[in-house]
Amino acid sequence: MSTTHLLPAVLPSLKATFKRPLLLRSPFSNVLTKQTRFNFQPTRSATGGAQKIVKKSSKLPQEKTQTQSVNKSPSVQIKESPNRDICEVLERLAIQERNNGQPFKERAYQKAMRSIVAYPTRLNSGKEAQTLPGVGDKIAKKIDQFLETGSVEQLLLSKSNQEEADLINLFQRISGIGPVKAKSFVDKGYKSLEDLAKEPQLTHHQRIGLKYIKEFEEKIPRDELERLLDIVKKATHEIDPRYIVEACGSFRRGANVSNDLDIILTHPDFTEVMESATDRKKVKTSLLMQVVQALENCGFLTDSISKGSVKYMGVCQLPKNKTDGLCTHHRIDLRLIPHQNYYAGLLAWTGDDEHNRIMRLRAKARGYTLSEYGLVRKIKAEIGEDTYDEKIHIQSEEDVFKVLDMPYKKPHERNMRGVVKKKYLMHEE
DNA sequence: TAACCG
DNA sequence: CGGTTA
Ligand SMILES: [Mn+2]
Ligand SMILES: [Mn+2]
Repeated sequence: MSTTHLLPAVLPSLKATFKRPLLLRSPFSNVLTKQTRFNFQPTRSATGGAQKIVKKSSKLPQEKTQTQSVNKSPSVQIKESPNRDICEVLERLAIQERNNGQPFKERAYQKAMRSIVAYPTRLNSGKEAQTLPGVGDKIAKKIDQFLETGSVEQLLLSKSNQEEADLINLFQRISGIGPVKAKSFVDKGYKSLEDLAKEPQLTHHQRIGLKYIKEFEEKIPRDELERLLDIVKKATHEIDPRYIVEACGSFRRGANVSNDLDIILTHPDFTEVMESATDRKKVKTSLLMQVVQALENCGFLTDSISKGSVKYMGVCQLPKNKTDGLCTHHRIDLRLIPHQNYYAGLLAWTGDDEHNRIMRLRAKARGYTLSEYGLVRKIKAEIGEDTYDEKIHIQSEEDVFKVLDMPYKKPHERNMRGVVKKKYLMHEE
């Protein structure tokens, strides 16, 4: 029967899923504003390809590979067999089990298939097939089901396995949804973004992520970042010119386009050695929040994802433009760093993440801990079991490289992601 | 804990 | 890797 459409290629099917939610008339037209309509670029693979799926694939090895792994089966002389259709069904079942990580079941189907291929006459039942080596109870049942209904339930379901994987990937493109929540939402039965928007348990972060799923995937040209940065700097210095405001992230690494805007702030009043803890807390809290408030008031910040005393995550937008109207919403992160840790903060927030990991691993191997709060040496006390923290004074980014005995790298040389090997750490003691 | 930041 | 936020 219709054993024909053996495994639709994975790529087109992904495309289809991503496109589907486009302009689906939903009861959400009031919730979903015009720019918010869920339509998608058909899964970009562009340079850096740093979108949700890819982005998080630093952990996951990326779900694909099903396309290639799928057809290495020992298709013998199926063509000649009077039971060709049955064999094809068994082959597909074998492939499905392999894709499910069930190598023993895969083998069982392959073995059964081989003996059926060798069988000279048409099989009329599963029972008849069971006389052959490698065909047991379970497989006989599948054959019966196929002969009676023209299909096997398990195979029909496997199609929806693929669709489930696509949905999980789609949901993971929403900021605030990771692998765990994506799976749980799919398990709950959500089938589209419009659907998911109804989930009452969505966090505020996830709602923002859903609202801007398309805009957040848009690359930001460097000159737009420059204008956004200018607004932040002006607003901040209007509050207090003693703020230091610097853009970090990929912008500081010289990228022509970025995914978001990362800014670190510091202020001479925010240091670790301040009179009272309560005083420090007050200053710490207000120093960042004052800036956030000003930027909210002028309409620059349109949504907030999280507001802490030292880290703000939100959404920003250039003011309405005469020529092309409303501008795209972008993610923005503000980070307040204690004044004396400014260079460690700059280093950490310039990244990239891989470069940070490398430096931190190196620091650790040499008995230090490196973070945005500085370089700290763990020293064991000569007598007890105690350890002291010796804070290394850092006057520049270069100081950190020096202490760790690494060659200095300018920001634009710190792009380690996607670099194949890099003999940087090489061997460690 | 999950997700996020570099 | 080492950190913040909810
Ligand atoms: Mn960034
Ligand atoms: Mn960021």
